[in-house]
Amino acid sequence: MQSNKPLTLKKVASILNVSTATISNAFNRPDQLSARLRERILSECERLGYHGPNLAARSLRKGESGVIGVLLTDSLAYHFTDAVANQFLQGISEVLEKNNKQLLMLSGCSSGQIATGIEALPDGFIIYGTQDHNPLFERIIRQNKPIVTVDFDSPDYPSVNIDNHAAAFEIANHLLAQSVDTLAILGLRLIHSDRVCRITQDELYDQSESVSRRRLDAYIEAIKNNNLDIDAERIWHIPLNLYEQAKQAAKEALTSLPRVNGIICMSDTIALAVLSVAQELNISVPQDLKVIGFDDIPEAKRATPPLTTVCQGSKLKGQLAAEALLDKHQNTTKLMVPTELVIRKSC
Amino acid sequence: MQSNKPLTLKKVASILNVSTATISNAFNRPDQLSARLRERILSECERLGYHGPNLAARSLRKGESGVIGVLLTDSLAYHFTDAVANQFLQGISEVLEKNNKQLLMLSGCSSGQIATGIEALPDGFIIYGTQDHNPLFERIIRQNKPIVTVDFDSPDYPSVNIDNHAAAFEIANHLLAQSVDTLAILGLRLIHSDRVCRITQDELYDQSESVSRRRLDAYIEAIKNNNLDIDAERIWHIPLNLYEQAKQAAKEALTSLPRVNGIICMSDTIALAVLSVAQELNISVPQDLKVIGFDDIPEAKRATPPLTTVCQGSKLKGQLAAEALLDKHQNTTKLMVPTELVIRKSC
DNA sequence: ACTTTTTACTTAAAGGTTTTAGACTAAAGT
DNA sequence: ACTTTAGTCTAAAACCTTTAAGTAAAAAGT
Repeated sequence: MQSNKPLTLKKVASILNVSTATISNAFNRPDQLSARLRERILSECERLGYHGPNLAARSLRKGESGVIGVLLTDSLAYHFTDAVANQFLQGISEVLEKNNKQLLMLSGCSSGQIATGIEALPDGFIIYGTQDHNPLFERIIRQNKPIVTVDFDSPDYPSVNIDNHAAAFEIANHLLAQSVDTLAILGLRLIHSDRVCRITQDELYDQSESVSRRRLDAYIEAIKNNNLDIDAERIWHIPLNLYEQAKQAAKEALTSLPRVNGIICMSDTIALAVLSVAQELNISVPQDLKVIGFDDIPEAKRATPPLTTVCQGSKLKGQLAAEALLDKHQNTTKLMVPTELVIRKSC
Repeated sequence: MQSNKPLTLKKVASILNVSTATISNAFNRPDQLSARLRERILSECERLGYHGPNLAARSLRKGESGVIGVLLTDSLAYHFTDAVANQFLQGISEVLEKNNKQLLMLSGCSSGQIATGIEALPDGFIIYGTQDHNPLFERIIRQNKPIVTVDFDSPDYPSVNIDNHAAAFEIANHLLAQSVDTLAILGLRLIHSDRVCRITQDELYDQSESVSRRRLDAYIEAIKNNNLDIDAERIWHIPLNLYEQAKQAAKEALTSLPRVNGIICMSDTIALAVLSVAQELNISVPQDLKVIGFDDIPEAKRATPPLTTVCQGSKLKGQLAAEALLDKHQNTTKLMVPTELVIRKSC
C-alpha cells in the first residue's frame, strides 16, 4: 500500500512522532540525538522506504551539493576519446570518490545555448585548459566558489601545471642529439582554425601564452641551439587531438620534400598517427625517421616501435587539482607537476 | 559596491519593482509577459549580475534538474581507463549535449558509503551493466524516474543490448575455421573473484545470466560444434578489463602446456595484452597463434597485427540509450544493436 | 454601450530540507 | 535542597524558486 508520492522528511517525522529536526539530525549529525532513537529512526526509515533527505532541498538550504564540476575545453564527447583527458579525469575521480563527492562534467561548448544554470550546482570547479571565449567560464567565475585551474594559469586561482617549456625543450634536444637534419613539427591548437593546415610565417611569430605556444617556442629554441632551422611551412596545426586529423597532417609531412627524418609531435596521439603513416609508406622508424611524442599515454608503450615521449603526469594533475580544491588550499597555490623524459624505441 | 551575498530572484524583483513571478517568467516563459518588459528585465539582470534562477531552488520546486545520471558498474576512475566505457559515454554525451542536458556519472562502488542522496538529482538514469549488489541501484529504482538499462536486461525497463550469444558464436566460429586445435579462453568477470585465475569445473557449469556467461556459453558451444573441447583449466577469469591483469592471464595461458594455438578473448584489451605477451615470447601472430577479441575499440585497428574482433557498437549503444531516455520511449522498448564481425590480421 | 476575450502582471502557496535558539529532563556538583 | 551542567529533543525561520489562481486593464466582438 505504498503511496506514489515519495516520502519526505516531514512525513516521516510525523509518522514517527518526532520533529523534523530530529530526523535530519539522525541522518546528518549523529551526536545530536541518543544512539537508541537514531537506531530506531534509521531502521524505521528503511522500513518505510525513506532513503535520506532530498538533495535539491538540502542543497538549497545548505548552499552546497556535494558535486564538483569539471569545465572542459571542448565537447564532452571529444574528451571521452582523448587519452590525456581520460587520465586526467581518472585522477580527479579517484580523489572525489574517496571524498564522497560526485563529478559533473561541463563543457560549455555544447551545440545549444547553456541555459540550465547548472553552474550553480557544484561546490567547486576544476577548469581544464584555456577557456578563452567560453560563456560558461564567465558564469562559473561569478559563482564565487573555489576554483582550481589546470594547464592554464591565472593570477586569481590556484593552479596545477607543468613546465611546458622545459619539457618540450628536453625532448626536442633528445631528438636533435640523434642524426636528424630535416625536421617537421606536428602541433596542436597552434592557431584558431578548425582545419589541419601548415602555419604561416606571420603565425609563427604571433606570440601568445597558450600551452601549445610555449611548447612550440621550446621546440624552435632547441632546434636553433642545434644549428638547425625550421620553416613555418614545416609546422602543422592540428585543431583537435584526434587520430584521424593527425594522420592527415602526418601524411602531408611525410610526403613533402625534402624528405623529413625527424618529427616532433605535440602529443602521443599525433605520434602514433605518424608511426602508422610511416608504416604505410614503408618508412622504418627509428632507422629512417625519428619520432617523439608528448604525454605518455598508455598506448605509447604498446606501440610498434614503443614511443619515446615525455610523461606529463596527467593523472597526477587530476589528483592534485581535486585535492587542492577539496582541501581548500585557498592560498592561491601554484603547483608544478614534474615531467619526465621516457626514452623508448622511436628515436 | 557589490554585496557579497549572491543576488536572488526576489531581490531582483524588488529592485525592479515587479513580482517574483514576472522575473521567473522572464527567464522561463517568455510568452507570459510583454516583450518590452522582458527585455528590460533581462538587461537589468545582466547589469546587476543576476545570472538566472538558482538551480537548487528551481530543482526543488520543479522536481527536475536537467541532469541525467549514468550508473556505472565499477569505480569512476576505472571507467575512464576503459576504452569500451569511453566509447559508450561518448555516445551518451553527444546526445545529451544536443539536448542541453548535463551528465552526472555515478558509480555506487566508491570506497566510502554513498550518503549524499545524489540519486535524487537526475531526471533519469542510464544503468550500464549488471548492478547486482549496488545499493545505489536500489535507491535509483525507488526514485521512480525514467530508466534505461544497457548491457543488462530487466523486464521493468527499456534496454539497449546486443545479442551476446550470436556475436560470440560468430567470432568463435571464425577462429575455429582456421587450423587451431589447442584453445584457451580469456574471459572477463566470469566469477566473483577479484583476482586473475583459472576457473574450476564447478564454476564452468554454474549457469548465470550475465553478459560474460552468455558469451562464454557461445564460445563453448562453437568449440563443441567443431569437435574440439575445452577444459575449465584453459579458461581464465579476469576481474576487470585492465591491460595489466590481462597480461598476467595471457602469460599464464601462453606458457602452459600443451601449447595453445588459438586464444579467444572476451575483450580487445585482453587481446591486445595477448599480442604483447606473444611478442615477448617470440610467438608470431597469426602464424603460430590466432587471437580474436571483442568490442572493436579504436586501438584494435592500430595494433600489430591489427586485431580481428567483433564490433559491438559501444558508442551507438550510448546514443540509443540517451535517446530512449529523453524521448521517454516509456513503452519498455527493447533495443538490439547489431554486431559485426571485423576481420583483420590476428586470425 | 455593453459583454467577452485577451493580455499583462501579481499574490501567495508550495516544494523538502537544515539549523539556531530554546525547552525540558535528568544527572551531577555543592 | 538548590544550582549547574549535560543531554535530548523541538519550534520555527530560512533557503530561492515555480506556478495555479486571480486581478485589472485593454482590446475585440456584437
